[in-house]
Amino acid sequence: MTHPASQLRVYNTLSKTKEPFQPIAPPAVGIYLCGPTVYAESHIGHMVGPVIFDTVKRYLRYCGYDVTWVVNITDVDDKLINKSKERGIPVSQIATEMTADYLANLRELGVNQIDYMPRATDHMTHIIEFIEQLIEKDHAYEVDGDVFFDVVKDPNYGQLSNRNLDDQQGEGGGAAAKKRSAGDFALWKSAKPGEISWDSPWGAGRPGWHIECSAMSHQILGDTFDIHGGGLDLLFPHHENELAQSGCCHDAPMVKYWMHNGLMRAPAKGKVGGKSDRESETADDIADADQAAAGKISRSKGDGGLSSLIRRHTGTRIRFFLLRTHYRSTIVYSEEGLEEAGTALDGFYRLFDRCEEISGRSFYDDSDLNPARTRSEGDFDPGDDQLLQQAQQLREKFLTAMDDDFNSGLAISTLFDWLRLLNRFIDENALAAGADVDSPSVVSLVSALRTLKELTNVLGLFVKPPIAGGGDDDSQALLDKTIHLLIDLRKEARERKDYATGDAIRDRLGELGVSLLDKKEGTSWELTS
RNA sequence: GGCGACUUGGCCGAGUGGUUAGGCAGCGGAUUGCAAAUCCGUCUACAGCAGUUCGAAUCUGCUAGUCGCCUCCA
Repeated sequence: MTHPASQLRVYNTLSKTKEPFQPIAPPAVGIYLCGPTVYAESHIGHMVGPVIFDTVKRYLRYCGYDVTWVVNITDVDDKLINKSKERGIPVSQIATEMTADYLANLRELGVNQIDYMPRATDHMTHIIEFIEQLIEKDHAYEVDGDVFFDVVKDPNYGQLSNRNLDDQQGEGGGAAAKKRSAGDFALWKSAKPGEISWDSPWGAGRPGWHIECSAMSHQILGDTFDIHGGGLDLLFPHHENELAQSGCCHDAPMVKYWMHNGLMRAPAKGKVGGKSDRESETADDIADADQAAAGKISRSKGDGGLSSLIRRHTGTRIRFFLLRTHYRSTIVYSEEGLEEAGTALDGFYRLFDRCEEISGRSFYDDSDLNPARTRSEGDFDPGDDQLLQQAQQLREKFLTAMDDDFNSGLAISTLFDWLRLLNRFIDENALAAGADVDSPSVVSLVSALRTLKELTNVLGLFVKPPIAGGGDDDSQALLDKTIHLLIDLRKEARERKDYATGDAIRDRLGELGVSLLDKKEGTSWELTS
């Protein structure tokens, strides 16, 4: 049997091509993703990378790899220090608050595959050692308590972002006067009076931006690891500098595959949450409203951005919205896009409800369906069962899509084929609530669902049931019983051919945002989104 | 100035040489007491120009437009 994972191809920013994925030491795979600087609440743009790499890890695990995924938390830097002065509270307190916000958002979006979340302030010893080694190897130099990386000493500098230092416009930043050349960047920054600092061989100070990622990824994942991810905006200077530091320090390539995700942008303006807040003549109210919803403007207005977005749209919807676009593409944020994602998801939720009524098994409960956890485990012989033959074909389509550089958008399009296939199967076989669960058609249906569940688990979708409309479990149950009472009354009215009363019940529920779905297996209800 | 990405139908969005992407919206039909849901069918495309080729949305060149990075933004 061929090793299925060998078909996976990954676009490597370093080579600018899709390469066959061959880990350094299979089955182990190490992934490092640049995480947030926790100085403010997250916006939706911060979730793009985590959702993508959560899916990447899920797929690699599914392909049989033993994946370690690291996402760092930058809890000390200039922005945090400025924020601390502004608010008059310690850096550590801001970091703690904003880390909690970040983690809560990740949870809502189903990002739960992270193995390590190292914080820069917990790794000062390793960071300082790293810098010392670079100085010893003559790749770095100290000036008045600051330490800089000497880019000229690294002939490969610029290889990742394809840059020639001579062509750059930058002035070298605030410490330009101390640097040997403008492209040199800080490894260690001396502390100004009153600033948070750590002792070092060069005096009190704090790490530069890039060094923590090099130090922490090295500590957890080693000299060379498999995948380093991040947004395209980090390609230069951040990743270029990490690559240079680590490579020079360990005399080995830092990373085998560099993966960069596209950025999210607001309509008619720059990227969501970006620093370049240039004005656009065409900027209209809609774009402003969208940006507010995306978290950019709301941040300055003090109105919770991402968490209110999640409350409005649910985490699943946002995750689905993000995964429908290829990870290397720009995603244009829009309310309509999110709404549409919700409409699309509703179709799946209805299907899963139908299936549960027929089979008695919940699609959201892994133990009910017991889907395969790995790719090879999921291979099956459909025999002459037509439904399962089609299921197998759809599974192949899905895997082929994911094998091609994690084409989650194409993979999701096959989910709609499942939607149609299973609805049609239920219609054609007239399956209804209370069906004989041992009958051949129900057995086939459950088998097919098991495979579908296996695939949706890879995407991290439909892990939890949809939220019907706030409230705790008790009030949910009461609501459901109350509406079913009305459904029963309507049913009695319709049986007497009193359609006026029946329709009145339906219409008035509709006004409240509750729509009734009459199906062969009975009437159910849902909230109109 | 340097480096890079992008431009697909009303909207979103796959697709690197020939075969239906898909979704949302629309339209027609089946079903329904009427609806909703579901199923079946269906219309709007590849920024422009030139070239390569038997054949290009897909390769090449030019033009136009959009966007990102160029020292600390995921």
